[in-house]
Amino acid sequence: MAYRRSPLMEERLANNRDRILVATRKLVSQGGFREAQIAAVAAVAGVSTGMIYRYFPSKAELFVEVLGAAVGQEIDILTAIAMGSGSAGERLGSAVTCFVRRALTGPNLAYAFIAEPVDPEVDTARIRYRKNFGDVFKAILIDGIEKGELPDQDPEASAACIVGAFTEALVGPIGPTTRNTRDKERLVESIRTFCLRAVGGISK
Amino acid sequence: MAYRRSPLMEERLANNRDRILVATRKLVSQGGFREAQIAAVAAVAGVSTGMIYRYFPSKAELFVEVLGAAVGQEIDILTAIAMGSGSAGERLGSAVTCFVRRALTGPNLAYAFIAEPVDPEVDTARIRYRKNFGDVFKAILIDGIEKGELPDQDPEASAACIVGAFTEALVGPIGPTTRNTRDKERLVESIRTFCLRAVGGISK
DNA sequence: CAAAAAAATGAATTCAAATTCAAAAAATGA
DNA sequence: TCATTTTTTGAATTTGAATTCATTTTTTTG
Repeated sequence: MAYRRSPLMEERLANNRDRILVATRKLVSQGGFREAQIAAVAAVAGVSTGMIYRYFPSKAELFVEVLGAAVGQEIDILTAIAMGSGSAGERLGSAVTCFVRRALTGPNLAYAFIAEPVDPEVDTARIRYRKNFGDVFKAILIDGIEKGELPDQDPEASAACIVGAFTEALVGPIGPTTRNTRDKERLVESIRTFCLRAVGGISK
Repeated sequence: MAYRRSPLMEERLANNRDRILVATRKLVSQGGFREAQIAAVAAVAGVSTGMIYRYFPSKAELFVEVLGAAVGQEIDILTAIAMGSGSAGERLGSAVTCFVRRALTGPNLAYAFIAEPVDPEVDTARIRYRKNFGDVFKAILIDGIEKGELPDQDPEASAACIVGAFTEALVGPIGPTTRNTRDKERLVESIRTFCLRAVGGISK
């Protein structure tokens, strides 16, 4: 018996894993998945390329985990809004507004999530994560329909439509262009109104 | 002076080009861009791989042309509806319905257009084509707003939202799953209602 | 028909980035 | 300290499909 992982080592391992994740996220948010090549990730994380394969079975899985963490954070925020107080319409409006604003703030990460070409394995995960977003909206819709605040509709389809709507409306704007605050807020408001009306949350 | 293209040769060349395009389209509609590898396209078209490079500078440009042709056809159909008679709401509803129905009929081509991972060059074209779709809807919206049939709104943003909405609502359904007609029509109706309400084209 | 030009072929090459793995370095416990 | 095991390294390998190009075939015209 000549070797047993010490707590110190244990910590270092966890640290390495984390450094790799952080480095990947940083690169993705700067230049998309495109720029987050294994060699680049290794360089930023300060480890060798081989190291990365000690912690992640493949680049795709690394990406999926990074995407998942980023998405998880957003979902948490949206879920808090969804379960908060206010009418279904109000909560829906807040959730959309919140997501769109955040996406416009960190454009590249949003682009990576929404539109960047990726290999099929990552793409499959992306579709799943989009579905997760949809579920948050679906919950609000079901609640609103039950309480009679919203007209009857297929909450599944409407939720998908909402996710698609703000997503697409963001694709152009989240390119490398820098937009001023006024334009951004106008866009946010346009998308919010669109989604609210769409589900019958605005009378007019 | 020892060679001049005869009309017959001219025709054969055009024919080859066309065969390649048709073969590509066929493969894409069967198994997406993924399956439309140069070797496969050549085999289906009954030519050598080298031939393809005589007619198209690269695989990406071949794909862009195929995508463009497919999109062009859809755009023509939608444009006809957009310029037809009826209120803005009616035309919008018809256009959405028409597109969604067609996408559900030729699922793989729709998937390739909407969601399949592709290389950046093709993706750039895809975004441009989506914008073209948006323009059709934008025209209807502007018309409706001018005539007072629709409430004031940013037609650019709303058009993007519409394209995104039906697109996303289709991503799940256009997978390899076979759906029955009733489900399909229900989905079509859900999306139509969503989009119509969204732009204020339905009072309730 | 023969020479010249173009078109077509498909095996060989290319390419770029992911992945591997033999060797080196570091950590552990006796 | 030393033998053993784990961790780390990064240059070399792999991969798999796109692309090329020397060769062959076909077409054209005198």
